[in-house]
Amino acid sequence: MGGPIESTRPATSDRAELPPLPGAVDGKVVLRLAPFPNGALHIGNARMLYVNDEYRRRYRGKLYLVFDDTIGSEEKRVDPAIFDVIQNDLVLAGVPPDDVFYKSDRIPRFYPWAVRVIERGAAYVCRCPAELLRKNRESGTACPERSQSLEETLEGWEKMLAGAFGPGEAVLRLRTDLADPDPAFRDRVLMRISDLEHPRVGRKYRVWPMLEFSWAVDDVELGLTHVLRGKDLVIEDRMEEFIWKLLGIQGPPFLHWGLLRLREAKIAKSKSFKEVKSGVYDGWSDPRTWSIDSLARRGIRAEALRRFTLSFGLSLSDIEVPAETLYAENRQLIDPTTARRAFVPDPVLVEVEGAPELGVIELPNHPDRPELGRREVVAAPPYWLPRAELERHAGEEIRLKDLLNLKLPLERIAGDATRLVARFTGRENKKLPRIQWVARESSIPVELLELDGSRRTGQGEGSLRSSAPGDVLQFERVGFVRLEDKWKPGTEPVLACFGHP
RNA sequence: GCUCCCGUAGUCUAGUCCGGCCAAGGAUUCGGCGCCUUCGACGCCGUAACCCGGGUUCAAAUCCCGGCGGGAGCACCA
Repeated sequence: MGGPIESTRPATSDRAELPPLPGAVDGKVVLRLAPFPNGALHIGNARMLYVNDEYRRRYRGKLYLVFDDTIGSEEKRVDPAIFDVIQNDLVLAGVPPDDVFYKSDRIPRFYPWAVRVIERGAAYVCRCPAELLRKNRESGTACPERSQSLEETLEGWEKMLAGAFGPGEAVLRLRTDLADPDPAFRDRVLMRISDLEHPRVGRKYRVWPMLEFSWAVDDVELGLTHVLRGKDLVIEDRMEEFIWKLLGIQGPPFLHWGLLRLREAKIAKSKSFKEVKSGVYDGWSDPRTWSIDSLARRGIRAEALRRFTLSFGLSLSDIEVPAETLYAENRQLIDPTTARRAFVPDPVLVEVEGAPELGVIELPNHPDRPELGRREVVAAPPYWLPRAELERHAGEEIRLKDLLNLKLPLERIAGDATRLVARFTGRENKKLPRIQWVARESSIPVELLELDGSRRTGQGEGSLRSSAPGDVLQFERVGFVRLEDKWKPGTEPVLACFGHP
């Protein structure tokens, strides 16, 4: 007896597991999400969300949302409306944070740290124009300020805080090594001066930390045990570690993953931002943004996004995945419980000569799941049929799915034709092209929002009248759709958003 | 140009740290068949990969060297 020894190979039929977190202690893990608040979360942020959340679950730890809302730049401004949008996105994504922090609330905390770094003799106040600073960095040239004494630096720092310098006139720089092989790492800026108005704290502060420095501080102050982030931020690791070493601090370890892009969604957040603001897009939930919100609108479940994202593990390769992979994940989740309905896009009215009276028939809600029940459908000509199919099968015999066969006239359908007469050929279930149909008698207009933002109009079966906003359905031979939240039952047309094939 | 990272089938991934059970597993896609009523699901079958060249070794996807290819960073942005 006993099971055969199949193979010692790891059972990879199950979903790939993320590797264990180094040094993680159950119940003690503290992680963070740090999106820049300039746009809704989108598919590119999903990896950050679910990898962090997965570890939080596994180790029963904490996950903080930390808004990286330092002052930014002219080009990269914080959008105050986005704070709520992001929090809402996290709820939609099924990744609620345990606590929320704003960097802009923490600015004074960075000042003493700056002093600590200065007192180690590892920083100086540089008054070079940005241009020159960059040039010197590239060539590895030291500017005169680099050799200033500790006292001079402290004095300069105090002057920065006191407002003696205008924006761009002075920065606090870390003294790394001008000969560092990585030019990007030479004497990076820690703190700078900005007069821009911050949406949350206004002009309360003039001296702002750079991202890396703020994290060197907050990853310690917030008690993070592990920092998980995209590998585009690896230089931040070095910076943080450099500062910790300088101050004799043991900081959390870093883990990374590569860039994840959806082939269909190469859009930049900034572009979406523009289109959302200008009203070209229908808000952040416009399918063209590929935001988390827009995916929810399309009936793509958070669980599908989670599985999709985690399937890539912590791989460091930069990848580009077709959306079809995400759709497959979602289909697996929703197909077994999703009711089928008829929807005829770009419909043409077709009379059927010699058709028997059928009245009202019953059809199953799902072809393989009788437990999902049945619905009543009126089966009486004339029928709405999809124009594209009528054109493709002109002169041929076709079958109205689940109903009857008919022969289409040979004539070509004029572009604006609205009526056609076909001939009944029988009810026998023959192997014929099958198309969806809706009897005019009980049809209801439907407007389907497509992924490119366009709207397709058509006729849906009468049973849609008893559907509710938020329902996910399959329009047979069209795809999975979700009825729009803004649709009010009892009104026409029914509003639906296309999900995926 | 400099720095770092990556390179397994069409796509993604497991395996690479600790060489042999990997003539390479899974998912998805694609093709065929079935389920006689979907361009969906399900079932079966099939196609298909270790970037290249050297080296070490009885043995290399796995270790070493050298190429090539791809990505990211080189902001007083995040």
